[in-house]
Amino acid sequence: MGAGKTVTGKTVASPARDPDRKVKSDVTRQKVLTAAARLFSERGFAGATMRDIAAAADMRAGSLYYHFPSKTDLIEVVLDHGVLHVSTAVEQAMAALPPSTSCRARIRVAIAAHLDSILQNGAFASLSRHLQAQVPDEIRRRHVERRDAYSAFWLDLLQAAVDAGEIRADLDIRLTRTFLLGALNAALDWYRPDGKPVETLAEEFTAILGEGMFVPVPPAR
Amino acid sequence: MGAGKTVTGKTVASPARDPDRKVKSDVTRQKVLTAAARLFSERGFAGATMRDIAAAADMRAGSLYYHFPSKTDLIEVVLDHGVLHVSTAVEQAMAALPPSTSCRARIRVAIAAHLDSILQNGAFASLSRHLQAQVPDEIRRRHVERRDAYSAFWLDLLQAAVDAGEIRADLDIRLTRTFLLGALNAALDWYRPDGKPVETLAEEFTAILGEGMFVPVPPAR
DNA sequence: GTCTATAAGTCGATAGAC
DNA sequence: GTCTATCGACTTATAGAC
Repeated sequence: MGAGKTVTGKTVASPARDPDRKVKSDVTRQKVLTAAARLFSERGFAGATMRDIAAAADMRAGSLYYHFPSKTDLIEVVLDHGVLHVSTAVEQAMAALPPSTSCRARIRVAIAAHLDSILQNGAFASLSRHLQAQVPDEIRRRHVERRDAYSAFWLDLLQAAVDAGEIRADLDIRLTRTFLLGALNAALDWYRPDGKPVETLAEEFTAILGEGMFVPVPPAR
Repeated sequence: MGAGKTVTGKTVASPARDPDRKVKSDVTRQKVLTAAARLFSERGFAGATMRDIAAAADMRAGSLYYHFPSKTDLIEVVLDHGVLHVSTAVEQAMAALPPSTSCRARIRVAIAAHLDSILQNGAFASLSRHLQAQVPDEIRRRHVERRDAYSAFWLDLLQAAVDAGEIRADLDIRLTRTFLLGALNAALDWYRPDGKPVETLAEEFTAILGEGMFVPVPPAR
């Protein structure tokens, strides 16, 4: 697993020989990223200091600059790590489905995968929501591009369902997509691990979104 | 209008005499609050400096301390101003409905009022979502209490609909409430004034949430 | 790779003139 | 009520020892 994985930021040439080379550096790097994700999401971009982040990763502030050239570069990597994790998880869940799977079922699976991924990786995922606006302009611009790519996947998924006649054709699917993702991501703000398991949550979300909360009234005939 | 309105924070005794007294101070105070809301939501709590906020209100940093004892006090007022505005707007919209109004219609109206209020007051409203986590512990604790009070209104509204048989009884209404508010508040992240008018948005949101996005399948009979 | 020490700048907040 | 001037603490980032 992950033997030749490309970590955002540094471009690693090839993992060909020496299976254990430069692993030590990557372990530290990952520890810094995890600490940074937590502190950025708790205190904001300006509020989380390099000293805080270093301390949370058992280091001193100066040492961070061996791994990341600046605070700005650090948060860009953390930010992208978040969307990358979610989109990868959802893509894999979709790829595992048999080709004959209905659009309804695909949407159910995508909701569950998205929810599972963001809740399991809370700090990284919530960054994009909570302090996307706080980072320098260029960082934000690039991040939004990467986010939009994932968002496009959902639009395709919903459009396919409309074409298959499984979603009501009178809906604005762009709006539906935004509404759906907004509702799912909001779970980051309130979900606590001691509550319902994520699978249950995904089922109930799909039920509300799919069938609606009102009791159906038969079209007066 | 608003002659005797109670501004959060300072307790104003009575507006009895002198209709123009101490109005000058309140105008400045309001200008500071508006500037602070915008900058806090753009840059976070730590990222928006007192110098920035003062400049946006055409003042110098030192002058802010005549109106607010500290940066912490300032953001608490801004934060509360946000939820107060929304809950007031929704309460008024509900109060204007005839007593015979169905639960469905009440929910529709509440959604429209909530959406209208947060979108018209974006900077104030988004604070609670985006940097609630960045403020000192005690400020956050107090703010969450005020937020919960508004949230309780929605639970009552949904519960009444269940009792009236207008919402499917198999739903977890606490979860439904959270889901609904999450989806509505997410509009703060993407809504642009040049898009659909808020009324249209509210109708489509209610349609998705109320009737669901899937085309109904008749229960195989 | 990580440390210490420090440069150069900014922060919140206060004091006192006007 | 708003200003200027300033204090002390804290910030990102760098330099060089180990």
